[in-house]
Amino acid sequence: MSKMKMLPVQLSLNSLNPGIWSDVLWRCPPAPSSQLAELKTQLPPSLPSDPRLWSREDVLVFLRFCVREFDLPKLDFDLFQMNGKALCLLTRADFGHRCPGAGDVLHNVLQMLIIESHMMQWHLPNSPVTPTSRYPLSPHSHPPTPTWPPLNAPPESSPFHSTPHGLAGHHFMAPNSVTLSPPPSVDSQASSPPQAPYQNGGGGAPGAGAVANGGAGATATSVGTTSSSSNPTSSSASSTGSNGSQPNIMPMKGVSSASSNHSDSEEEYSESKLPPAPLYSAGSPPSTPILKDIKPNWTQQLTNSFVNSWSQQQQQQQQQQQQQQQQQQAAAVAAAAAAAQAQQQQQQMQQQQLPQKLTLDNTAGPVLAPAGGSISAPTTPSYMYKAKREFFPENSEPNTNGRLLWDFLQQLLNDRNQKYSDLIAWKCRDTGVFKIVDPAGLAKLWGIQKNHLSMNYDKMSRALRYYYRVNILRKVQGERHCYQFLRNPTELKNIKNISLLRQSTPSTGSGASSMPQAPGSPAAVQNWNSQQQQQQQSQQQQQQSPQRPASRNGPMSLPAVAAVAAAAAAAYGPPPTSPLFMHAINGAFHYLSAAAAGPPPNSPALNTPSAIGGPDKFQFHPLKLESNGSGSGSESAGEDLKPTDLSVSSKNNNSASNEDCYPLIRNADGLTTIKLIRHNNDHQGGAPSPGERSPKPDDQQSAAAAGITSNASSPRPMDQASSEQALPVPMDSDCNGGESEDSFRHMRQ
DNA sequence: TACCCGGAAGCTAA
DNA sequence: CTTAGCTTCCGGGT
Repeated sequence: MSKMKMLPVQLSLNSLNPGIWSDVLWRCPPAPSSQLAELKTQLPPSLPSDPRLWSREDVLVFLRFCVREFDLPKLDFDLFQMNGKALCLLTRADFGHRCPGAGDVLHNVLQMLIIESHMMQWHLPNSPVTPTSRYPLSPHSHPPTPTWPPLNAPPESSPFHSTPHGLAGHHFMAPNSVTLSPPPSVDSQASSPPQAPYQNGGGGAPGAGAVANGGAGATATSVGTTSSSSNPTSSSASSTGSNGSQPNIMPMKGVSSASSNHSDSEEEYSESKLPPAPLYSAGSPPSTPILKDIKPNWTQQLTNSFVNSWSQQQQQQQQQQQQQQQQQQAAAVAAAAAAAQAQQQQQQMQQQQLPQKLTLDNTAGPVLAPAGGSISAPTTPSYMYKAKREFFPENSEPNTNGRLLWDFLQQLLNDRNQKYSDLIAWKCRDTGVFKIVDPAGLAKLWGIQKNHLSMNYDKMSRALRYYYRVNILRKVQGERHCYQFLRNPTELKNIKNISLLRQSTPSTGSGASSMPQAPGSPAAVQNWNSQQQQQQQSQQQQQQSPQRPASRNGPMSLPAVAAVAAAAAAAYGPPPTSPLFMHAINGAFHYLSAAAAGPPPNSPALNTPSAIGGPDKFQFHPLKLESNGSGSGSESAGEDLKPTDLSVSSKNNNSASNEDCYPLIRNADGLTTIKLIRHNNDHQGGAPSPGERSPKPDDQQSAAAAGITSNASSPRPMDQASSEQALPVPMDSDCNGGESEDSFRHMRQ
C-alpha cells in the first residue's frame, strides 16, 4: 500500500483522463458555492453537458455565463480560443494566467461540469466509469475530518431497524452531484463504505440508511425510488443466496442506478481486459445476448479492471492518462454497449428523478446529511482542500485497505453512514462487540473483496476463528453471529504480523512494545474507543486517498468492491446473489454520493455510546461477573456474554494458562464489559511459537490440564482470582442504551 | 438445519 | 524460498 502514489492535489488535470479527473476533483473540489449548485440549471441550454464536447463558441458562451453569473472580472476571451476539450485541459494555473481574477472560479466551475458529465456518463452506454477512479489516489490521505463524534451514531436512528428512507439517496448518486463519496476506506479506519442500498431497500434492511436524505438534496435521491423498490430484498434474502450460484435475479433497478453514478470508470473499465473465468456461470441471468457472454465473469472482470485501471492510473498518473483515455474509451464503448440496455431504462428514470438540486449542491456540502443532521460536516472546499495535505501522510498507519478480514470488517462496521448495517453492525462499539447481521451477504462481500467468489459464511467464519488464536476476535457466546474485537484497528495495523499476536499475551506489558495491550484490559478498551474515534476521523481523510490497487486477486477497497458490483450490475445485470449485489451497489452509490464531508450519518445501528458520553469518557461500574467457565458452570449467566476462550491459549499447550482472558462481563445494569482475567501461572515462555500454524491436537488436552475447558463456552474459567483482577471496563452509554444494547439487555436475566 | 469449532492442507501475495 | 493470511474441506458438537 504505501506503493500507491498520490497525486498532488494541485496537479493539473490536463493529462488526466476523466477518471482521474474525477479523483482529482473529488479531492480538490471546486469551491462550493450555492451558485455552483445552480450552475447547471442556469447554464445555457445549448451547452452540451460535457464540457469536452463544447465548441469554441460553447466555450465562449460558458465563459460569458460565468462572468455574468459570478461577477467575474472581464476576461480576455481571446485567450480562450479553444474548444471544450482544450478548455478542460487547462489547469487551474492556466486559468489563473488567463484570467487572474477569475481563474479559480472558472476552473472550479468547469471541473464541476466535468464531474457532472462524468457522472452522467455512467448512465450512458458508452461511458462506463470505474468507481475506483473516484477513490483517492493516495492511500493514506485523510480527508480532514471535522471532529465529529467518533461513533457517533445518532441515537435517533437505530441501525438495525433503521428505515429505508434514505435509500434513494444512497443508492444513486446524482450524476450531478459533485460530492464523491469518500473512497472506501482505505484502511479500516476509513471505514466508510458505501451504503448498501439494499438495506434500505426497503426491504428490510435493517440498517438502512440512516442517512437521511434530507440533507442536501443531495441525495441523489432520484433513483432512489427504484432502489428502494428493488430492495425489498432484505438482508435475509441475501443471505439465502449465499453462493454465487444462485440464480436469483434482482431487478436491476438499484443496479442501474448505481451504474449511473460512476462516472469515471470508462477508461478503467475498458482498460482491463476481461478475464475469461466466469464467476457465476450458472446463475447469472443473461439479459442480453451480449451480456450473456460476458456476465459470467462480470465480477472478476470488473474487479480486475477497476483494480488494474486504478493502479495504472496511480502509477502512470498524468503521463499516460490521455492515451489510456482513448483506449479506455474504446473499450468502454464495447463494455458500455452491453450495459446499455440495462441502463437505458434506469437512466431515464434517474434523469427524470434527479432533481436539479443534486447537481451542484453536493459540492457544497455533504451529500448525505446525517439522519440527525446534527453533525456538521465540513462541507466545502475548504474542507476538501484541507484534505490535500493529508493525502500524503507519511506517518500514517499501515494501510491494509480492507485486505485483511479484520480490516474489512472494521471498515464495514465503521462506515459513517452505516451503509452496511444490514450486513454487520456494532452491538457495542466501545467494547468491540459486533454482530453479523447477514452472514451470507457479508461473506459474499468478503468474497468479492478477496476475489473468492465462492466465499460463504462457513469459510469466512473459519477465518474469523483464525483470529481467535491471535486474540483479534472472540466469539460472543450465546449470540449467533456475534463477535468481539479484542484489539482495536490501530493496534492491529501496527502489528506487522498478526501471527505475532499469538505470542503476545496481552496480559503483561511485557509483550513486545509493538504489541497492543491486552485486549480486554481497560486500557485496551479505552484505546478501543479512542481509536475508534480516531479512525473515523482518519477515515474521512483516508477515504480520499487511493488505495493501492489490488493485484489480480488483491482486495479492492470496499468502495471499489461496491463500485464493481454496481458497475457489474449495471452492465450485466444482477449477479446471482442479488441482495449482496444490491448491497454493493448501494454502497457504491453511497460512496459516490456520500459527501466526503458528510458527518457520519447517524444511523447508527448500534449507536455508539462513545459519542454520547464522550469518547474518552469512561465510567467504571462494578462488575458482576458472569460465571462461566470452568467450574461455575452456571449456565445461569446464560448465553449472554460468556467469556469466550481465546482460542489461542487453548491451542497452545501451556500457553493457555499463560494467557489472559478477556471475557465479556455484564454488570448489573446489563452493561457489557470486558474483564481481564489473568491466569495465575502465566509465564512468559508459554507462548506458542509463532510459526506454529496448526494447533496440535493435544492442545485441548493441555488446555484442559491447565484447567481450561476446552469447551468453547468458557475456555478460561473465571476464577476468583480472575474476578479480582477483573477490570471494569468503561461503559459506554451506547452499550447500555440504544438498540444495540437490546440484545444484551434481553439477555440479561 | 444452522451455527460453531478447530484440524489439516493448500493457495496466493508479499 | 518462506511466511502471513487466509481459503477450502471436513468431522464433530450443540
